[in-house]
Amino acid sequence: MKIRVKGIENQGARGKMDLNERSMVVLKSIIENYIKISEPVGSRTLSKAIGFKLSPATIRNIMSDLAESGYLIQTHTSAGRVPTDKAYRFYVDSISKKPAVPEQIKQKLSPVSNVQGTPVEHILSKAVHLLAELTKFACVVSTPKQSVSRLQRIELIKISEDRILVILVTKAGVVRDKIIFVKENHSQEFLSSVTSFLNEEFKNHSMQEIREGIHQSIVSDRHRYHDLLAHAVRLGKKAFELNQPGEMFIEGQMNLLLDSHFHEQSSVKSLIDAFEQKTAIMKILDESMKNKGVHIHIGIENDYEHLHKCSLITASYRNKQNVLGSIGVVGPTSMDYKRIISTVEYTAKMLSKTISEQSYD
Amino acid sequence: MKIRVKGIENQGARGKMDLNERSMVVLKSIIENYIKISEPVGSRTLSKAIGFKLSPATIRNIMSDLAESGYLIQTHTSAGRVPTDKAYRFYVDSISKKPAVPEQIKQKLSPVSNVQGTPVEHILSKAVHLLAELTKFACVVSTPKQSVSRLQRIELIKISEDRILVILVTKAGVVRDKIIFVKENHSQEFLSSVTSFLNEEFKNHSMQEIREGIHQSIVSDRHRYHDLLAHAVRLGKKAFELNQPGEMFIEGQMNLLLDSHFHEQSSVKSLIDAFEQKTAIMKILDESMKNKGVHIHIGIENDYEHLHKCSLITASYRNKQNVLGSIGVVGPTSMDYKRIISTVEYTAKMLSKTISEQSYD
DNA sequence: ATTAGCACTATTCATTAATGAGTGCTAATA
DNA sequence: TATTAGCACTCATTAATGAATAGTGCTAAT
Repeated sequence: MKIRVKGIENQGARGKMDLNERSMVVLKSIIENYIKISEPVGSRTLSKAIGFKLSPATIRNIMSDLAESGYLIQTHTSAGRVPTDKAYRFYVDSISKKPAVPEQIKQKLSPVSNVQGTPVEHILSKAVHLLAELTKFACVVSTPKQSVSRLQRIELIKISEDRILVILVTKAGVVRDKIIFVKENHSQEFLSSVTSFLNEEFKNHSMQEIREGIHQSIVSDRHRYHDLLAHAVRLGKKAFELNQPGEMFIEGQMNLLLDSHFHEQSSVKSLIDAFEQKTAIMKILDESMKNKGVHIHIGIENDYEHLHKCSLITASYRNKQNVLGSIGVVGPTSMDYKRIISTVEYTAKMLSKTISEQSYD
Repeated sequence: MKIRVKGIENQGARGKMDLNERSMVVLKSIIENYIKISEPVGSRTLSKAIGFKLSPATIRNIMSDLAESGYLIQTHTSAGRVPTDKAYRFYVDSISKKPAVPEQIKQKLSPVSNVQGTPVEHILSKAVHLLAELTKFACVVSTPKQSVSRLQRIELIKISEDRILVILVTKAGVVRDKIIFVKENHSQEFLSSVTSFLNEEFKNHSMQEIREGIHQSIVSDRHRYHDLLAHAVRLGKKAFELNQPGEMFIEGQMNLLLDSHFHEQSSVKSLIDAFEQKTAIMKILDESMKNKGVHIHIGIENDYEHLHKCSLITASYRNKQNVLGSIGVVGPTSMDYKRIISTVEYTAKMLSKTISEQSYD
């Protein structure tokens, strides 16, 4: 064992875990280099990168320490060092000021706000498409959660003798349609009364509330709507039943193949699986709705094993009232975090803005 | 030049172009072998495959002829032979009786009919997902063309002072929504009159007809609806404006990566492009709506260069009244045509059945 | 504390040789 | 006359070898 500054001393209040100032500089430099070049970085290269302020030999010592603390690994004895997930976590946490979003990116994302008046799904798919184009990774976006959004309007339209078209418009501007089958042949007039009753009763309530409270609410009003009662309960229940398990749009999966990291490793298959059964990614998106800001999941931090070689950057989008869903990027752990983070954040912001403008709050 | 049966003689009425009976058997066998094994097939292998009825030497002669006629190629001098696109075309054309769809496949596709009552888009996405799972290739489906489908019902719903939600329900059971912005603050009552006017006037007309004829039709009726006229024209025009450029769902792109053919070649990049700018595939799907039955595009037959290494198998789906869209498989030229063709055909049939049942004709 | 120098290690790349699958041609055969 | 056996030849694939290279770790000098 050598006697060497292990970084545990001399770090002060600002210190990052067990790293001293100099180690941190070196580590960041390694990470940035690796992100750019995608190849193990050696002491000589690094010495050059930081302007020869430290000799390769010194850097080797530091690197050795960093490797010992789990920030770097070597693929083999005589190879340069590669950052670990722990290193990326450190790096991401150490980003204090996010870089401004380049004008170029802003411009490329501007079409998102040009699709107003179209269904929310279109806006989402436009956004996720552009995000994939910009980041060159796979991107995902979850459609607005039905349960949290509040009712703006419901319509019941008679389609045929035994079918009624239910249209739910939420405050978020999302329109959901659904056909329900009924045994009785209701007249359109009757449906209209049920419609206006349901609207009066439930406007501004969240879908969840409505589903939970529909029976009580109607029953308590029984004196006013006695003839409607039985049917309204029945229709209402059916109409508000959750039928959408929560969808997700994916774009740019293929981009990942061009990325050298996935190409060489056999992790391609893992990714295929991950996208195949979307549940894992969906879960991460859902999770991301719980807190504000950008969320970052680096490699092994992901619960789902197939995502261990990936990082996910997600951010939620919302209207004025509610968080609706989230949008994110799935890429290699060695992605350019600064750029991706700010791009995702900006995209989410644009999305929120556009959707808010056509919300009804 | 050898004096050898070139197959031009001795073929009779049933003959396939310049091939005699025996060459055809050999060719088919080569193709089927290659489809299964994905490796150049040599004379020895083939002799075995057809039960040693012909010696390797004889087969070599035949193969040589087939190569000369453009049905086979060699990747290099001492390699086995590989079928060309011309060979696949011959093979496909020579399939007389399609194999029955295996029970197993029928069963796996049965969920398609279990999603009745959900929006058509859900049915489509379910179908394309299952098809991808079954075929292990990339699958696509186009959403129903708006223009050909006929109006079942239109609803105008006042959402806010300057916004009206337009809902179009087509006979096919497709629901489209769209928000239009207006300057005047119309009352809901007024909208209701416009609504019932538009419904009366245009029910059962195709969207195309409506868009083309909306002005004339209303003008000719001016005496009855003079007060509605100006606004109805305005609203109607906006409402029926085509806003959907025709969408397409894609599933299982990743499957193609696992296929040995795409893995080895650098054609991956081509495919990425093909799926990126979906227009080419969309065009093929559109084309496929014009005629009944299964359509097959083999490799170089595709106009779009990026698809030269692929074959597409497509079939249209419909309701009782109209052809609505098509569904298809994108795979390597060496796919198992018999299986894929019958699977696509069956899927399209299921789709048609399910959608017809919730159409309003 | 830093660095220069050197021995050491592992990858990568090009070269070579051995192997094997498959063909084409020719001569023998049924 | 059509088929087949036999053989020389070609080319891809594989493994083995060695040179070049990039990088480390350690030690001794600064």
